[in-house]
Formats: sequence, C-alpha cells, structure tokens
Amino acid sequence: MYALVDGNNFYVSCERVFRPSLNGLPVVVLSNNDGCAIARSNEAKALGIAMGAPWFQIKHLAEDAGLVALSANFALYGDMSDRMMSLAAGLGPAQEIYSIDESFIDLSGVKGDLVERSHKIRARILQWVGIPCGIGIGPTKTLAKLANHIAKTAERKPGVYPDKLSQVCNLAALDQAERDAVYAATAAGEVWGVGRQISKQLQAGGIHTVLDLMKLDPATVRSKWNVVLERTVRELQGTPCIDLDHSPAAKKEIACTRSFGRPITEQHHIAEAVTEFASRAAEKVRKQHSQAGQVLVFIRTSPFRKDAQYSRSMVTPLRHPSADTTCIVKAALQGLNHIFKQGFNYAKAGVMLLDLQPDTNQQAELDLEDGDSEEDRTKLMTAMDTLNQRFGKGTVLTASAGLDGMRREWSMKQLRRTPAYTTRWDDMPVARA
DNA sequence: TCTGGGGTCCTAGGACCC
DNA sequence: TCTGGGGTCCTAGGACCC
Repeated sequence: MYALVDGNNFYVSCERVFRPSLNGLPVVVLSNNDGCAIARSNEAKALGIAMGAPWFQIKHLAEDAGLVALSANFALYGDMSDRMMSLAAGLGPAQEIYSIDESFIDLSGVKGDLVERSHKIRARILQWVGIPCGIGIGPTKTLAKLANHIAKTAERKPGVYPDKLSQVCNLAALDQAERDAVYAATAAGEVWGVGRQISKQLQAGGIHTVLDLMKLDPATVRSKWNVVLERTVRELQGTPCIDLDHSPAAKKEIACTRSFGRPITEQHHIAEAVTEFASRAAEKVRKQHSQAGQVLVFIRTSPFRKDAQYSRSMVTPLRHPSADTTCIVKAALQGLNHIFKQGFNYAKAGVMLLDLQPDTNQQAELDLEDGDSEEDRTKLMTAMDTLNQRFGKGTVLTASAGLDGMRREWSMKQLRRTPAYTTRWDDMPVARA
C-alpha cells in the first residue's frame, strides 16, 4: 500500500505561512521574469486562471478581482519542503520524495487505521509547518496519486465526491460500489501518466472516465498505444508496476536554462548568460559527484513572436569527463560561437550537461591546463561553491559572466514590471519560523 | 534492374511529469 | 511590450558492423 502526501497549492501556501493576510484572497506565484503563473490559490483557480497562464493575460484581474501576484522565492519553498517532507516521512517505513511538494510513502507493515493515522500526520504538518496537504492511499502509486486527487477535489469542490474523502482518501477502504462511483466521476485525463495527447485519443475511442480506462485489456492498450499506458492501466487495476524509488539515482542530465527578461541580440550578452548557466550547471554536477562527458548549449528566439525564428543547439564533447567550471564554460562558449547568428531577437538560452558519469579522481588530473595543479583547481571550485552558497548565487563567477557586473543585459532580475504586485520574501519584515 | 540477415549503438522526437 | 524551468522514459530510424 502506498500513500501520496501532496502540499496544496504549494508555493502559495508557503507564502501564506508568512503573510496570513493572503488567506482567502486570490493569489498567484509567478515564474522568472514574472512571466506566468506557476502556482494558484483556490480562489485564483476559481477565477479561471490556468496553470502557466501568462501574467500579461491575467494582469487585469489584479484590478478587477483583487488578484495578488508574487514573484517566486524558490529558496523559501525548498526550505518549507524539507520541513514538510520530514514530517510526512512519519507515515510509513520508506519515503520517496517525488517533487518539491509531493512524496510517496510505503505503508507496508503499518498497523491500525490508515485514514486516522494520515489525518494525524496531516494535522501535524499543518500545525508545525503551516502547509495544508492532501493524502491519498491506494495499492499502487498510480492509485495513491488518484486518491490524492480525489482527497483534494473533495475538499475544494464539495459535492463532486463523498465528503468523507475530503483531505484524506483511502481507496482500499471503500467498497466496490463506492469505488466504481468515484472512478466513474473522474475523467481519464486526471490519471497520472495520461496527458493531453493520450487523453484526446482515449476520448476519440469512447474512453472518458477512469472507470472506462481501468476496464481496458492491458495487452490491447499496449498494441494500440504503448507500454507506458499499459503499465498505467495495470496499476489502475491494482497490480504494482512502479516501485518506490528509495534513493533516487544521480541525474543523467543537468540543465540550466532561462528565458530573458527582454529580447537579446548581441552575442556578448548571450555569452554572459551562457557562462553563468554553465557555471551553475557545473556546480550542480559537482554537488552530485558526477562529471559531464558533453556540454550542450542552445539559443532560440521566441515562438510566441512573429519575428524571424531561429533555434539551434550544439553538443560539444569534452576531451575527458569533467566537472570543472572553466572547462565546461569553455565548451559551452565554443558551442555558442558555432551556432550564434546575428540578426535575431533571442528569447532564451541554456546549457545542459550530458553523458554524466561518476566522478573519478584520476580523470580530473587530465583536465588540467596552463600549469594549474589539480589541487589548486579543486580548491578553487570548492571555494567558488562555498562563496556562492554563503553569499548568494552569482557572487563569484568566471571571467566572462562578471564583465558587465551589475548591468547584465540578459538578467532575469532586472526591472520588475509589476512592482505593486511583486513582493519578495527578502523585502518582508517578518521573522522566519 | 535485381540486392541477406542480424546485431548494436546513437540520436531525434514525442509524450509525460511537477 | 509581456508566455517557466528541469527532468524521465520510450520508440523509430539511421549508421555501422560482420
């Protein structure tokens, strides 16, 4: 048996912990550059604001409906997440942290009433951290996910499901008739692993609800669609196909990409951005004790504009796998040189480290150049990471990122377009819990 | 013009997730 | 004017080999 514990409207809930006056108001948290909504309070959802809705399209709701928009503060959310996760872990013997606001808990061997136990954990998270959660329980991860959706929907929209399923829903505790009623009331597209495309195809085939989907023959699903959907159907039928991932493996790719606050045309400005992305990615790869075999850099114009479009990427193999910032930045800039073309309004760029492999010391030595000793290099990288961690990202950068200092043209953090609606955590005179 | 059979590896692209 | 960022898995098809 599995449980899924999921924070409600997570980023918004985090902000509300420190600003209770936001309770009851429609609130959204905006992405980088205040580009679009990445979290919405229930009140904001009720206004019809979609996930990912561009700010400029919903901006009018600030005046019309009292919508409050906040710039994202990911450091805060990460911190709140850690606290929530450590309490959620108390639900069972093993936990898989699936995302910043969700974790699966293995419930095998847990005695007693699972629903009661879940309500207690939920209350503890609410009291100690301040985040409201939904908890779903089922015999497979897909069913636990579904149960979680039901628990949250039952709370948010009374009447759709039986009231007793609000906040905590254990599908295994329902009788067959109740379960079928719940499945029949849920669209197939709500199932974990069924996205927009598959959902459309299912509908065309007359499969509308979860009940319809789970009645399909897995073999037929495989031949008509693919193994991924087959697994989903089996999981809905109660056969576990997706195990709990106890200690997630090291990442196979690491990316650092951003949209720019406004279009960029000059190569040296993109080069600064790429240098910072590469540095950031190198930090991440060192943190997981890996090395990259290849460095990919990409640049692109905005697909939303009617401008001339251009989008290219380039993979530069490293002579030896490396996690050295200097080496990775160099490769990224080399790639950029090859793909950059004058005359376009660039909207986004990024660096990805590919072909990641475990760090091995003897290879590090081969990366050295220009007389630096291996020891010096390692010290330099460690010092950079420490400084950037202590004093904030961007405190220490390699040369080409620092040239323009405070006036980086591509910066995401330049002018807030909506100062009245964007309060950063840093600006707020509130004590941390 | 006709044109084997089988294997591996890599890449691009599609679909999904939060 | 203004549209997030970071991942995973699977498949098809091409390149290459014997």
